Amino acid sequence: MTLAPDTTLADRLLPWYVAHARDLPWRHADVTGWGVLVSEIMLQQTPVARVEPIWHEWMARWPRPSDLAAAPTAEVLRAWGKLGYPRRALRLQAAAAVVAAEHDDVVPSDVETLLALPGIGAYTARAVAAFAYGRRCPVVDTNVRRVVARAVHGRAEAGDASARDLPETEALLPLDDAAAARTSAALMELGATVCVARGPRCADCPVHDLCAWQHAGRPARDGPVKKAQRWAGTDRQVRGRLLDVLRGAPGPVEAPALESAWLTDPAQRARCLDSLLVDGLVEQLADGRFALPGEPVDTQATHDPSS
DNA sequence: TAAGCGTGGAA
DNA sequence: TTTCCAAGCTT
Repeated sequence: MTLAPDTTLADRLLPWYVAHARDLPWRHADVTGWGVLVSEIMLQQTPVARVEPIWHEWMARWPRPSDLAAAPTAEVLRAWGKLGYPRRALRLQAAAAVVAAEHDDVVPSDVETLLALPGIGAYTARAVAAFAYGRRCPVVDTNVRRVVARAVHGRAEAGDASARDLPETEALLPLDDAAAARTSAALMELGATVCVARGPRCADCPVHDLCAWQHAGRPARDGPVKKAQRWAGTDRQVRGRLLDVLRGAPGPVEAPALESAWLTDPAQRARCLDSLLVDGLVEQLADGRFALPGEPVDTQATHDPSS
């Protein structure tokens, strides 16, 4: 059969999304803006499978922004667990405090107000506006940039993010708000499950015949080689080790407990501990011990430097 | 603007 | 084993 000349990506994506979208808990109709915001922060650079159980715990424990705002930060960081990038948890708690104090405990629905909250950038603000409140606004993440790079530009991979991403993606959205929001979700879902970075499943793609990359014969990427990210021995690894000690401890710990977490390079350990203090992820008590922020201090005489 | 920031699963 | 990658934000 021949293709109608005015068939759009959205025409194909919407029915595909209805039939194939994953049943993710934060997509359920009864989830509040708060639930969507928590999911979006947790999902930054973090796979869905690891987020799901933690998101459920957070929603049960802190169902409103004011609940999280009132929690001891030490408990927030423990509940964050090993999701990674724990500064996200700090900023999420700070954002919750602003929402509770200035927005009547309701997550804002407009992009500008969302952007003013700590830890919320161009992607997350639009994701909340679209997915929680059905706004028509382009939602551009790594998945969407890859889908657009392939389907629209015929390139194997997206380049660096640019100011053109937003208007370019908006041009793909239907005029109707609800349909546009759903199209944004569908673009992301396609990139996450079909039009993936490695081994795209083009045979299952609903826009296969509209895809510029297909028409071009699926050319390989061209451009400069991207430098691999190292891990072993980095400050990130050391910070992770230090924080893991504090998360696992019931309360404040002595300095040697942290020193044993990284014996390779004492100077590096000291530098990383200092950076954690600066970031507000760790506190030092008056008696010299270290703790997660807001950790209740034991009043028992379990620690007496004079003895 | 580019670098820094966690973690772990899959290729 | 190593490398790549996953719904980014901040400075």
